[in-house]
Amino acid sequence: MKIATKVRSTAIALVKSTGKRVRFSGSKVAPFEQVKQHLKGRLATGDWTPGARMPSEAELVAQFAVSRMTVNRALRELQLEGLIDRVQGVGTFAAQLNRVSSSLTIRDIHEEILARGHTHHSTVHLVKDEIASTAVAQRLGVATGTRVFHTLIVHHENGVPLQCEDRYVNPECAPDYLTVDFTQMTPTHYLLDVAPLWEAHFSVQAGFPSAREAKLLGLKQTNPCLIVSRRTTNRGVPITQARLTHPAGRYQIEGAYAP
Amino acid sequence: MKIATKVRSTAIALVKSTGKRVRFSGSKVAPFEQVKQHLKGRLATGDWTPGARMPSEAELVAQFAVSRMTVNRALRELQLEGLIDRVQGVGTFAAQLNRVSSSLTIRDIHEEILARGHTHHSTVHLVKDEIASTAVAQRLGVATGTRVFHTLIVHHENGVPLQCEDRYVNPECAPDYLTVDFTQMTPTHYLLDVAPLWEAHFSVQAGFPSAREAKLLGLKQTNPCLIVSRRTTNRGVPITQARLTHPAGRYQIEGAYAP
DNA sequence: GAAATATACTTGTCTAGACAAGTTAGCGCA
DNA sequence: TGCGCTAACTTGTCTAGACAAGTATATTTC
Repeated sequence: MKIATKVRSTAIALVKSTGKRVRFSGSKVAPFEQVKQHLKGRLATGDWTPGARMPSEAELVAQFAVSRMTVNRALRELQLEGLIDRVQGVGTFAAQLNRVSSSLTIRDIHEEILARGHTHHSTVHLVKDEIASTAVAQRLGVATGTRVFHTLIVHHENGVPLQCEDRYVNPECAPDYLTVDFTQMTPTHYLLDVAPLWEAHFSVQAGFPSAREAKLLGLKQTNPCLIVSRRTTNRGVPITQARLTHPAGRYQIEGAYAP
Repeated sequence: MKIATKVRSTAIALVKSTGKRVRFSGSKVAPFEQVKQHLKGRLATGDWTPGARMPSEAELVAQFAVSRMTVNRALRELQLEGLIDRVQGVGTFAAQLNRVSSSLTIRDIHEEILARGHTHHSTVHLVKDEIASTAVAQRLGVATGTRVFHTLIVHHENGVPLQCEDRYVNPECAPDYLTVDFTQMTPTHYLLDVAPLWEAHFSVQAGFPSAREAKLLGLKQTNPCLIVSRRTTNRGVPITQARLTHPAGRYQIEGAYAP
């Protein structure tokens, strides 16, 4: 598409067949986005208190001189973002916003360290298969006595131990897991390559490290740690279970919420 | 709308003017949802490895015999969910899924305890206004020496102390904050009522409680805690800053990820 | 051969109208 | 009074077609 064509289409932009609205090249934002931003702004200033009735689609169509589909998309997306509640047959209402819902992204530790502009390296302390204990089998969702893979890896940021990764893997999902060189590729990265992740559960808690974890992280056992447990599955089939132990003070999880 | 009308509309549902597709009452799911589920299923089974090219909108239109807008909505929502990548002029591709992005909801402690079917009560240990120290002023984003509100409240689940809430509030956002009966309403709940929340930042870390916190929670100071710091603002104006201290073992943050 | 052009394909968005289906208020009738 | 019906309004969804704009490839031109 040439420049000449571009100029024509945006400068003239008068369509004969339909009486279509002119769209200047200066106004870059799409109409549905304009409606969204307008409503967001009024919500932020408190124009509608939580639960208050907001304009109907028909009213917004008249106000913005756009089609109903455009208004509908704006409202649908605001609903997805949790800013408004919509009830068929009743109307649109400002959401209660009574839960501070924050989106937390737990990234691969390798990525996270690199994103901070620091260097990452791992030391591998255990790579073997073993018979799952009752506790492990239960957390992995397999029968007791099943053969599972087990790795124990410490991740360092700029040479300082940051995370002790104690991981069990279902061999059926990653048969070649034990042959991977984990000094070159994190288990998370490898597993995402070979097994499509589908569901993940995690919990974050404070606690003491085990004797082994304390030794690997260079801590006393009385030093508190931030412990993340994560279990991932694919359509109900467990893939892996990991316990990630981080020394308090060296690591914290951060997040933000902005609608 | 009556039952008779309902039967007519779903059973006959043949529109003369347009050759519109018949929609039986049995197939309840909307077409765009069917397309979504079909693609989700194939993504979950690994039909498309990360980065692989997926069918174009035109191909899906032909395959499902729906309009392009319907296919477009399905694909757009999958993109919002992070399952696919779309590039204008190029095509649609299976997403890398290389970050385990989990959504974490930090709820009002009162709601959270009630949701577990337990009882909640608070003890108020401090409600006053004071001159902000440098540290507090910085975290609240106001000038040092500004007058701020300060509350210290312990929340109990079934009589057991669960959270120590040390909170500073910008008086301009909630002038009547100090008059609230916090045994009846949590600060979070009150603040969400009087000041529209717009942005929130938080961090989660492990650490030791302060001497006062330890005393209020019935702990020794050597007992680790899960500490959540949260700062909320509205269009850059700080509303409140809170430090929420939870005894390790009594409290953990949980979350799940399911596309 | 290299640069400019044309074409074909892709996604992004909007429109006007239609039908579906849920809610609510008012009206008429027994 | 109380019940049932209707009308009006709401959101939910789909369609067919159009234009816009980004990308890649083939083709032409110099």
